Amino acid sequence: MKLLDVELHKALIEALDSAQKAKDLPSFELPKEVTVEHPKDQSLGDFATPMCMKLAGEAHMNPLRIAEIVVEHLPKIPFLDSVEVAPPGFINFRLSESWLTSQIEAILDMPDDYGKIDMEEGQRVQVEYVSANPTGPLHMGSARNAVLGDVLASVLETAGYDIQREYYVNDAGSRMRAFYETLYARYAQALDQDAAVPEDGYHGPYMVDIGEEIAAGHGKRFLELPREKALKEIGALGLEHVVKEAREDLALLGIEYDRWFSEQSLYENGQFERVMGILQKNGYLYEHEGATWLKATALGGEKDEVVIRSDGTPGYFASDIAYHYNKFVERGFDRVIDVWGADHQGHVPRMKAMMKALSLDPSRLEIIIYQLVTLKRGGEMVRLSKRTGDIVTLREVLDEVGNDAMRYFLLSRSADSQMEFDIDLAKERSQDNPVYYVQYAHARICSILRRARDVEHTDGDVTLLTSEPEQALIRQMLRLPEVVRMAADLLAPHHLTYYAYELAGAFHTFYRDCRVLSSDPEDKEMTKARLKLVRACKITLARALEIMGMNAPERM
RNA sequence: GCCCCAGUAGCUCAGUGGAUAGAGCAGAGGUUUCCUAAACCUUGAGCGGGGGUUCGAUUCCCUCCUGGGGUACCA
Repeated sequence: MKLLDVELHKALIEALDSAQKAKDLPSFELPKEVTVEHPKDQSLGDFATPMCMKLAGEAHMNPLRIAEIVVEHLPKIPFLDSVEVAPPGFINFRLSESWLTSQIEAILDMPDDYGKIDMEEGQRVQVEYVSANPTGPLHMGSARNAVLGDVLASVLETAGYDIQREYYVNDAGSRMRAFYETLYARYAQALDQDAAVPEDGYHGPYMVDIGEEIAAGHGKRFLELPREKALKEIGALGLEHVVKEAREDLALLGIEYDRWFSEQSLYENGQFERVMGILQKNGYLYEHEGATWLKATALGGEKDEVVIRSDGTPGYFASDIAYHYNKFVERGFDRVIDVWGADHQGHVPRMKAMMKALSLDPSRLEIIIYQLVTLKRGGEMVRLSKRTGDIVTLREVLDEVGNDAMRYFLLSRSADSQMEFDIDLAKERSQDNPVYYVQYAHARICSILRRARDVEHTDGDVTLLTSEPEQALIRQMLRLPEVVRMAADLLAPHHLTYYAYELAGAFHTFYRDCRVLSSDPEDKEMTKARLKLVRACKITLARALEIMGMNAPERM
């Protein structure tokens, strides 16, 4: 589907060019970007550009006069009804009623694809999200990451990118060692052995459960093995358990990944060494106090970074370097988007430095930092920590609040703003969630369509739909592709929630003012036309909900 | 100290340098012989403070204040 503002943009540039060639405007460099927006006050028109005010300085002319000249040179634009100049120099565009109503048919022709656009067709983009350490159940902190990443991936897919969804399993490194040791202790305790959970281990009760599960399944077998060997085997079981649970929790949230990527796998087949070799060759590694460092300061980083510790083990940054080399070079993604919590914000500069060290364009790696969710329970702040075991799991909240409400709530704020999640309030009030307002509109339409099952309306005449609520509804429906583009451009999927809400609002208003089904034979034509309208509206609502990963219920 | 994010209505939050800054919730009042009242309609109040850039600033820059996060050979 064509985006109207893009068409207008093109037409405006053409008009400027033509006016200059005709010497109606003095010569100055044509702007590359022209703002085309919806005026706040809809009575002014459907689109507007303040372009002429910007050009006034360069052209040494009154903006109003420039606007008049531009309008004279504007090519014929088929979907427009009028083009007006307004002080102090706006150009306002109004869509034609017949074009507007004709779009209903266009939407009806693409029930599964409405909203799709072709921003960068075929560009391969990876979205990596959640990637929580596999040392325990997913908690509410990861829920925001999950929803943000998942909807962002859908938005980009809808915008025409070739998307891969990935979960990075941090199954290597020192935190895993602490996890394994904790699990070993819990396993031994389950068999009445004396064992202590290490100080920096994981003290949550879920570790007791996994320990018991392993004891029940494998008996004393691991106690008889040498400690290192037992740790390795128990660790593998624990890891499998935790990853399986994460997979199940995310599936309940409606998230399916294309790939679960193991950190450990980076250390197989010489991959890691190859990447280190490149850094070495590029001259960005040096030894200091027994450790190997990356010269990040030479690449715009804030300070140099340890890659391999003085005990010879690679740090997590080392994995990240190898991992991103794998993404860009071995798997060939054009762009990679990582979704991280604000507690990782300090890593961004070193990641950019790493890209440069690998001779990769840093702009190909985009890192979305979302502000942390602060959890409250009964008005009290809850601090989350897997190490101390004080966690609110994603699962427990999801079970109470439900998928759609959870997604809507977590999605409806921009990533940059902190959000407060009062668990008790969310459970209590989940039926007040705006998502139900949107779904209710869909269910209402389904109800109308059920009753109208036998009404043949393929010949409905959409040009009859000229009343204010009808036109307003169509205008809202037509915004979906624009919203997809904006959300994709800004990597800001929260716009979808507001859009869906406004669309539902336009429907509810229409529903009050315009009766669809009527037994009066005189209203027959209007009924047929409105049935088309509500079917197209149903498609639009369902598509918006689908992109957000929410259900579009037939009944409520 | 330094770095990142935020400060918009009583509360939770939208707001791509443009025209009169918007929703929801909470408060007040109203709407159902008729397609789902999980709906609709009416109603008050606001851009943290101070500078600057601009024809125009909630939006960009500087500074101060407040809140959150970061600042490890943890991840």
